[in-house]
Amino acid sequence: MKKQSGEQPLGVKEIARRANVAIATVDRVIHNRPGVSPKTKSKIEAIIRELNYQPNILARRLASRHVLRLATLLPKVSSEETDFWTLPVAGIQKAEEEIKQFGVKIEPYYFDLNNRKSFAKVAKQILKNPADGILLAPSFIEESVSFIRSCKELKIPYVFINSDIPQQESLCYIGPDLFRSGYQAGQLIHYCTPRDTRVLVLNVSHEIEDHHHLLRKEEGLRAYFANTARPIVKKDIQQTDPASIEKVLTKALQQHPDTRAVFVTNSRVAAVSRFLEKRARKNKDQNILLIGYDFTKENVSRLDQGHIDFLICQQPGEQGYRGIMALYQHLVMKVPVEKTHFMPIDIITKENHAFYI
Amino acid sequence: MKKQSGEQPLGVKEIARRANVAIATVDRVIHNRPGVSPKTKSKIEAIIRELNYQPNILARRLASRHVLRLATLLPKVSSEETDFWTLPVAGIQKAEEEIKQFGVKIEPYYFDLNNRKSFAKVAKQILKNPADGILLAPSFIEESVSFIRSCKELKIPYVFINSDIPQQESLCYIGPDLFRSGYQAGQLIHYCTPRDTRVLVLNVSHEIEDHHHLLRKEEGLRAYFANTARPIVKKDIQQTDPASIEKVLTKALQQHPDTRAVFVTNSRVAAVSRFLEKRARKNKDQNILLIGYDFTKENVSRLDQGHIDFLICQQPGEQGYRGIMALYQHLVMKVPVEKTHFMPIDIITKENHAFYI
DNA sequence: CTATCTTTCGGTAACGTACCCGGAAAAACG
DNA sequence: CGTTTTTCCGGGTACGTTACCGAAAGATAG
Repeated sequence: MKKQSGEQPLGVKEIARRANVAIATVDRVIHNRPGVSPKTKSKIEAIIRELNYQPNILARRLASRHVLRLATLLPKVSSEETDFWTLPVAGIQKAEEEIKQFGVKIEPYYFDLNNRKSFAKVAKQILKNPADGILLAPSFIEESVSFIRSCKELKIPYVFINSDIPQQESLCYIGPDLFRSGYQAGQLIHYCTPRDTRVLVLNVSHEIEDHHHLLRKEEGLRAYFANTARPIVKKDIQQTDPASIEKVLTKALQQHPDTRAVFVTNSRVAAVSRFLEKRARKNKDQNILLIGYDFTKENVSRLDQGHIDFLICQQPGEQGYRGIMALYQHLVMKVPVEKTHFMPIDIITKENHAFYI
Repeated sequence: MKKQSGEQPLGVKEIARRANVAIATVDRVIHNRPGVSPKTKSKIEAIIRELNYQPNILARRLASRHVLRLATLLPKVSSEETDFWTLPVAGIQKAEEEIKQFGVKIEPYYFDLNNRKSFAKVAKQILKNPADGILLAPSFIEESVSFIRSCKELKIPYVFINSDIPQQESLCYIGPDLFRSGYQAGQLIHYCTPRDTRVLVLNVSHEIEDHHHLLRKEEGLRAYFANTARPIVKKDIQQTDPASIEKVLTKALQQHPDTRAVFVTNSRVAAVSRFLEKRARKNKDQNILLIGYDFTKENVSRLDQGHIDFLICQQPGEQGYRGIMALYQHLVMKVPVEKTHFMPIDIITKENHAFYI
């Protein structure tokens, strides 16, 4: 079908005609470039507003000699620790695939989650040849704040992914609402275990990582049970090896034999499930509900085998995808983007994980 | 940053140069238009393959004088019955928003879910001025098959959304795996109610609608409990008014006082929740788990008030979005699309519904 | 008043593709 | 062999924007 001439996407040409100037002049005011007298500038601006001019993105990208560079600053995917970040990276690649035709290029940078310094080092590297936009996981708060200060000076927009640092004028935040996800865990425990049994909260993580995030989840869980008499106990496990987990857990369960639910506040739930499986073999009567976080390969495998009951996930792939798209929307399409994208709190079970991403 | 000359997106110009022909000739080959001798045609085709030529979509759409028309054939959103289809429609609009700059236009058609004939009528209307692609919900199997027969003759690609008719050479199917969603409901019931209590399956629907779909969900539920001794009973309610529901349910619960879970196989769960709420007020001891389908406004409201325990949802908005995008990918980008897009089986609760969609 | 610099603007060649138009060569016809 | 038809192909313009180059007008200095 031929293009309807009924509707009229008026372009620069029409603006130029109406303003009695050349196309080049219209272009100058559109891009806020110098070389236009205030008089003609305001005249052209008026006409642009009047026509509600929408630039043709296709023609713009086609004619533009620039390619937009977006940098990503994320944790390295370490197979031995957790492969959580593979999915966001995949989402980012999907986004790149979609928009690379429009002159967008992504430059990935990775830091080591076990090494604060590596973050600062890689961040400095990015600033050496600054990109037009940045997507970062602000795992280390102090270092991140220092980095984005530089970004602000250079007027480079940045978006936070997976964890937020509020009040930092980021373009937007894309990730979970940690508190509410803990609250959701509370509901599952409430539905699946007897009212008077104990809940064990487990923080399995090195000191270096953000305890703050884990605490928010715990707070959410406790909030759910705030008006009940449910006994809750919390244990920290600083070493992530099986032996340390076994030691702490054995003691905790001995101390609190009424425990019927374990809530692991991060993706290390697979390791916990190994211990509980072993214990259940010896100790047939006990059936403990196990809930944890994140759609890692190992967790899903343990879920599938029935050793984890629920995983709470927050669409990690989508987070990466949306992060890039938010920068794209802002830089290319120049449309305002929502400040906060809370991801859905997905409940993953043995029965539905096959359909998840 | 300037465009790198390092990488080379070779275009028609380069192909023409290498083949020693004019650009127009290359264009003819690319679009399989007549007027090229077999010799030169194969020569050009060889070069295209060799260079792995990827046309520049931007330039293509910019130069093209055609606008792609996509028709959607969906149930009318009826506020009094169920507003399920508002979300897919919203997803379709979002997709249109994204790709309308690329010369894609969507023409929506709606039929009445309570009237088979209206489907056929609207379908005929579409065929009067056929679009380039069609997205349809094949709610009435016979009528749909007849419609897509015409589409096949006209070589118009079509995609099914929300429910499938297998073996019909559709471009793809986008929607739920009904069986597995019922299976998932089984798991929730298993976790949340005592082992030996009864499960009541409820089909609340007019005769005219697809009972087949509801049956698949029931099969899934029964499959979950296949190797257990769990008592399951099924009731059909043909009239959707509160009185009919009350009548059937009162009788069923009297007959089976051991019922502790009710599984409603579609979005009419809100109506069921009203009855159960009333009953619980009189009859304080009984606490019955209620699980149903779909993220309708009413269901969410009942969920939020605590009268529904779980809703199983399948990202209705995403379904519409993906359906349009699949047609776009196929018609504009000419890339192959996956035959089956099973949507995730999302478990929605009072605690997480606020983050959904 | 002329020379030089600055500000302001217009003309126009790209970007990669689609497609119209007209012309040359080849084939068919008489 | 001349004429018509068909087949095959190249030239060139258009799509809406970007951005370079240089011209005209105005400002400043000598």
